[in-house]
Amino acid sequence: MANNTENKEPAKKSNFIHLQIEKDLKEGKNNGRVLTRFPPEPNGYLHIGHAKSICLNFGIAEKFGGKCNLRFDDTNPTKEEMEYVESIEKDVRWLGFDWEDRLFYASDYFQKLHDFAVKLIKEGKAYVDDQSSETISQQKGTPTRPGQESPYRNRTSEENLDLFQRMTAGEFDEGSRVLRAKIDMASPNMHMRDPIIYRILKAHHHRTGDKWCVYPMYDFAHGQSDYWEGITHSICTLEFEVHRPLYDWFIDQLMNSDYRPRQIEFARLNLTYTIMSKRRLLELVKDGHVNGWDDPRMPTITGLRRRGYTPESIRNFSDRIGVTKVDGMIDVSLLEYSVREHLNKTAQRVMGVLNPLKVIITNFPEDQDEILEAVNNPEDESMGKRKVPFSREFYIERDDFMEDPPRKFFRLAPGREVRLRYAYFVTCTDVIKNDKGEITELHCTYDPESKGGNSPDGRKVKATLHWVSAKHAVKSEVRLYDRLFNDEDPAGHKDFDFKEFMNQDSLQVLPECYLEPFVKDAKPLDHFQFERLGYFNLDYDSTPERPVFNRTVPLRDSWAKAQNNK
RNA sequence: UGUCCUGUGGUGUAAUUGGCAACACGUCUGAUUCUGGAUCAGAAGAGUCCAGGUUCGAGCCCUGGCAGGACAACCA
Repeated sequence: MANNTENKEPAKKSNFIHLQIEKDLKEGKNNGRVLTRFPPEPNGYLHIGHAKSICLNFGIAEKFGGKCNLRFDDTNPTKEEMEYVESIEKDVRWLGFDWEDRLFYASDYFQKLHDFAVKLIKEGKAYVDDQSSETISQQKGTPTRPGQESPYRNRTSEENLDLFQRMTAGEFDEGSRVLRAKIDMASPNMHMRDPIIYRILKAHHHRTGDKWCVYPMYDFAHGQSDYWEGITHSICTLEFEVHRPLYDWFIDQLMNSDYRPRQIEFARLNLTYTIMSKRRLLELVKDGHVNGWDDPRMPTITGLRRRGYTPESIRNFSDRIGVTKVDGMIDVSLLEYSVREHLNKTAQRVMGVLNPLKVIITNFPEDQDEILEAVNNPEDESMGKRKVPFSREFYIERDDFMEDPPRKFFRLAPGREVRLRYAYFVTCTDVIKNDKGEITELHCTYDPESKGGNSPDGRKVKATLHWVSAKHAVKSEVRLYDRLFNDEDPAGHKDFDFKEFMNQDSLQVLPECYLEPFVKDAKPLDHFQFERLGYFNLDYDSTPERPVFNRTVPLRDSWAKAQNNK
């Protein structure tokens, strides 16, 4: 019986943000409405850290009967591109979330933002500063020392208005002037020291084209976008915590009812042996250290998808790691556990030999083929069975044979009998070597009585080996991936560039692997378990003549672990 | 010598208005098995950063320390 409840996702774990929202709801805030948003900047591909945020924001909407918007934070045309917009939409959908008709862009609000800036100017709360960025930066002071006021701080609103209109009209060069909010140059919070809210950028914007010469800064665009969309809970990462007073300051200037969006910060995801900054990921892509954003070694959503991760496994992972304000580091093995868990229940089993060693059964009829029956997934009977061809010559894994086996090695060895999965018991009789003493072939005998994998006399064998009939084998390329970095925290070393910790052996290509014929019908991204080895999926690079498989993650292997611990 | 945030087993998270620190991953046993997988059963592992205080009772409250992180882009 198939157990349909097994694939159901467990109830979402609660977290401190849920608690705060419950409290807000109880207090009757925002008329009981809950609206969140996922606000990526389209300047790179989404990664597993974004997945955490996506699951959090859409998860909150789901839990509290609200909605979640997708909003592109596209206020910097020099870094943003349509390619990224498209990839982000695709990735969010693939993860299983739907923003319905609520797709927004900060650029939707450029006019309103500009109007708002004009309002601040008229109220004497914003001014045009003609100084260079260096000067402004110097006047800003340091975290421990207050800043100084700009000489342009007290211009009349008429003059400010005129200057800002001319900035908008493109009269001035980039960098020559900015619009600043007039708050407090002595504030202990750096972000309140007259933050820049508009800068001149004569760049082509992916949506508004050449319409604008001035663009709002993040702080000036984000909260206001939240406000205009009616966002109730604006969830962002810890580094924006110090921005919150500024977020609130702008909202204060805007508010005209009881409604107010609230910013709540949580700790971004850090994974061991992984980098999670778009800047660094871009560097890996641009400098060719990986083969693009969707390289299966990348922690990007597109990379994980290509690697063979499933949306369910990523969602489960997100739920398992929880949400807090503690800046921690999650072990990648937890991510791997999550895919294994899902794929174990869902992946089609198949046999494949990665490092082939030929075996000939000397007492098996020369031209005889047999068709054996194999279970598609022992965890899910409803997936049925399949036929697997068997013949006199086949391949086994080189690792499954040892000429001089140590005590705890259960697999094939001279004179030893093992089971070929779903096939026969075989006993190794001869080891054939070449001039160099390398093993090239094994001779075995088989017990015809053990067809299917069990001997009528009830005798036991200690190992079951996977195999692929030589004449029926589908020759494939298999790509094995290892972690991209050797260091737990590659970006955490002040004196070393993260690239110095790159694992030179993170990609291993095996050009000659043999798989059972069943895989011939596979489509890109189809998941398989190669029995006893791991989970694999078909790569986009496959051709009908030459399938290419990626190893998503190996199976847990207590034998290999015992060897490593020696 | 500022502001803000954080500090619970190896890792990540829990702990109703204070009530003998729970769960997951990992680790280690054992059972079972035609995947050395999966599954099942069990064990070890923290006394909650430190020091005081309030209380019958504190991981939760108070005081003072200590440690770590964020903030000085015309990035987000």
